Amino acid sequence: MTARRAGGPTMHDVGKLAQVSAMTVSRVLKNDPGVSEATRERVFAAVDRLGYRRNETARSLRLGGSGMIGLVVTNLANPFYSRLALGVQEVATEYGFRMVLSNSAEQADREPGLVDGLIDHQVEGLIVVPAGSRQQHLAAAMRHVPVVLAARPPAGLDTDCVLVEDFHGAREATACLLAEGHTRIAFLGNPPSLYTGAERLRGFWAAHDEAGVEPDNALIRQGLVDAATAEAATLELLGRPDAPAALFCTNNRISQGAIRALLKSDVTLPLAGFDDFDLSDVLGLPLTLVSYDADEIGREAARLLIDRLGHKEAEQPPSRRVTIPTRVVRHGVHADGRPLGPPRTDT
Amino acid sequence: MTARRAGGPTMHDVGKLAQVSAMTVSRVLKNDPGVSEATRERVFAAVDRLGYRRNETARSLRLGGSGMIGLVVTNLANPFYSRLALGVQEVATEYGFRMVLSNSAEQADREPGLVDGLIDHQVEGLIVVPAGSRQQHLAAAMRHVPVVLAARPPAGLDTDCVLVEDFHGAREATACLLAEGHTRIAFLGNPPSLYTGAERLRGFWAAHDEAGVEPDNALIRQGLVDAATAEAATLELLGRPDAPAALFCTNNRISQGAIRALLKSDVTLPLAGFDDFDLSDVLGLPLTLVSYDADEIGREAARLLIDRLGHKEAEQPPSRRVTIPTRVVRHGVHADGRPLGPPRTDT
DNA sequence: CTGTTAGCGCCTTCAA
DNA sequence: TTGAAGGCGCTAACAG
Repeated sequence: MTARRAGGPTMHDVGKLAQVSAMTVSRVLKNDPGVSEATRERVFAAVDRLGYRRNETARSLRLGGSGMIGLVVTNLANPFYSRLALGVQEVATEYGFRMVLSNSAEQADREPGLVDGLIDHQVEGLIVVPAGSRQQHLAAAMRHVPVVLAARPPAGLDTDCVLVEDFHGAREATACLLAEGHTRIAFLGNPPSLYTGAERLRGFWAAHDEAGVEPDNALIRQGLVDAATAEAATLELLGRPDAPAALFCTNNRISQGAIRALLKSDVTLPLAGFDDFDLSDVLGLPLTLVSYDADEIGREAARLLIDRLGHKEAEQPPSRRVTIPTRVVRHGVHADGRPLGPPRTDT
Repeated sequence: MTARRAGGPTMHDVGKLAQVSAMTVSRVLKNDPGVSEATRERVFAAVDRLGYRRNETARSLRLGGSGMIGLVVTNLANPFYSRLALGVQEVATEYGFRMVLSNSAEQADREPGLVDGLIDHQVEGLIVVPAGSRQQHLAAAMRHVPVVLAARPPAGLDTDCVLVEDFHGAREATACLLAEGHTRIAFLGNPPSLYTGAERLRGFWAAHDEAGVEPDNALIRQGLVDAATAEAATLELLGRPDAPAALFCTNNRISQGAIRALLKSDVTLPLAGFDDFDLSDVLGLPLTLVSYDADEIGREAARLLIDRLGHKEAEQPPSRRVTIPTRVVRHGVHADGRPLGPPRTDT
């Protein structure tokens, strides 16, 4: 149709068709009041006819702000992170930002590259769920843009973060099991190098302390990374002569692995765990789950970041830490069909 | 530290520090062979010292290619779409592209705006899971960049798409139920305006035809949009005097709603459905699920798109249609504990 | 109300 | 082996 270079029509092309300068086209598209109605209409007509779209890349080069914020998560396939991403996007959109997402696929060593890539693409800020325990690359990133951490706290970094009540939630759920008289509780956890793993173990331990019960170290398994390793660990525990009477799992994937082991073994043990998941309420197992709003982690992180973007370099607020509350949800019945004690909270 | 404008140091700043021109910095960063080793080292040192990062926005303005492809999905919280997104990202990364993700949050009327926004940000191509049945905005988008559809076919558009075997999968799963002697099968489906809904109903119907069984229209429910509506529809069906003896569900959320209804009602019916989901194998229900690789849909879509990006305008291949195979997975046992017949496929 | 000039950060082309 | 000029598409700042 129209003679155009590889990139489609430009303002210049539109202007030529509407018989005005590119500058006037720019004004019209920006809703600048100082343009006559007649001109405005001609410009819009030309835009329509050419299918013209303003080049945001050139625009942001000129204006010095890309309107994009970056999000780095470890595993988008985990509903936890996809909810978090949706929360970020919700708030980002609300404030006129676009979210660019990167997934490190559980490989901590890929994270620095992803972060750099986002910075190269001129994101104005970053929200990161740190994959590993090293965070130097984030310190480097902070030289360029503000960084907000989600789900894990900064380590040697001075920046905002959004956490869940890892310690409190784990303690409360464990206390439920203890209150029912279960004293031999196995702990199935992710690597203790992860903040969440360590905190949740701490909560598990604190509940025991408060109940005056000594946890059996022989029933503690850490370093589980997915449902499969959790299933294997559970099967091994169930086969022991001193098998546990209840289970505590530190996240949704570990709970699911443990549940698979229980159901395959046809054993019904009370299970407590972090993260609620689909169909947990109808499994017919006595479950005590620490539930929280993953979307809200994303929303809060985005709010913190965007707030920071609104302040000049000089008047940045001190780093903040926001905590998302957890609540305990109880499902299912005991093996003998007797309902569990009165739920503390329910859906 | 260094005097810098809002956007951080530029090649010019690096050059000044390394006592070369910006042009030479550009050459070094591009691995251009025509630079002396001494200069190269001075430049790298300056880059390090300033924490310099090349501005990809300016670069792509000059080079005329952003290196980004856009993906539009309807609901990232559905594992189906998050897997699809991971598949897209995997292939995109492999070919040096970056994926920019937009989520329409189930609101079809937001899709055009998202598509336009991605085009404004200079994505070089788009992969779209169309939210509604109208696709004119995609025709407009195709004036700018290639568009590949995922999970739903083009309607009045000439472009590539990646589909699953909706018809075949539904027919096969339904045939399993019929082969076991269930003739009163309820159909719980999403709106028939969606391609997948219509195709899966067609497969359901075809299996009945082939088995010489007449489906009961009174047991067909369409227009279900989520687990809650599916649960309600299932409860209603179970309460009828002529209640069904088996259920067919057209997607994971509908299956989950139906399962919740069954388990709450303490009724065990054989259930067939599209999409596998977490823990389906340990629910203890007789399930016949149509499983497929959602990642692969994303990977194929990305391959088709990137292939097209590699061809000049003149030599574009004709539009292609790729189909992702399905397989039937059977789980669980009959209500009386008797195992189901020999599985046709298994995990 | 509208146009001209200049430059955002980078890279292609040409010259030294 | 290196640098200078010019321009990708857009828009502030200043004319007119």
